[in-house]
Amino acid sequence: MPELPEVEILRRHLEPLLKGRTVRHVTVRRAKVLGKTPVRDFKRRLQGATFQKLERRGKFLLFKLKTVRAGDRGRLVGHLGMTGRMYLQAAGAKLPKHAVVVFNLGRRNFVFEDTRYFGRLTFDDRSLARLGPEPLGPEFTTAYLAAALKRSSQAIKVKLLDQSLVAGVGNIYASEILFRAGISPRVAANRLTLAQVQRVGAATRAVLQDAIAGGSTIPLDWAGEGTKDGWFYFGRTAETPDYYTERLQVYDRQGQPCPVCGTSIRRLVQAARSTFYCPQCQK
DNA sequence: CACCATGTTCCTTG
DNA sequence: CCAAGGAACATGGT
Repeated sequence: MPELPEVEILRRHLEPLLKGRTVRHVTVRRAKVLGKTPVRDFKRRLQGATFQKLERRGKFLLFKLKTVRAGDRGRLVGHLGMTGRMYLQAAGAKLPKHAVVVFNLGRRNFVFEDTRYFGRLTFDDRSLARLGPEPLGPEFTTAYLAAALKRSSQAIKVKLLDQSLVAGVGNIYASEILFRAGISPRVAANRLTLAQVQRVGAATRAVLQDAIAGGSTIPLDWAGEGTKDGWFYFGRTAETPDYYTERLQVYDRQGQPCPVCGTSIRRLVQAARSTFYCPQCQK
């Protein structure tokens, strides 16, 4: 599921559902996702805690909790990894095969499901310290980006995936951003002109903002049957309008015509990840 | 069986 | 110390 737009959409969806709800009981089915937090500590801090705000930093969700013990400022950090999902379902409903952590909130359960177990739900917040600026925040300026890119000879596509450069861009939107900017994914970061850096910054904001706007129109109900992991990016269901499936211009469209010039979209591998681009539009 | 997949962290090499 | 590249993590789809 998850790059910045998907996490932001999930945050907006979950916050009103969780706010004011108190955790009655915690079930941990895969201790791995707690990271360094021991299961016993995790449960002790969460039992009786009440959800307050839900924030986002890059691809991380930050659950602000009012905990039972005074002075224990609860900040639970969530990350969806590659296949994580979070949703509420009736307390009596059957849990999915890969339910990893379940919070009972009374009549409903808040479920963290993660097929590949790459996700995290933990009180260990050290990952956050390594993040660069929010791409939709005031610190993500052309001046910042130019200075940061100057220090790297890595290909710009690979650099966009570096969470310490900018927090929240993943493999799908990195290709989309460079297509929008009209820049080849192979160009070394430190060889971009200032005008190109400016375009990368503007395209980053535009692509992410558009994705959030598009996804926010869709009702989320992952507890229901018939929804798939690819829902956000590619999915077509009875409820999703056609335009939504057209949102991605180049990702996973190898061999298809470029939506701008008709040239065949190409795939290449960089840092062991697929990149998609139009060889005509992106020089 | 082979290859691919929305992510992060750790280890090695230079 | 840093940058860069690759493997590991784990499961499922095609």
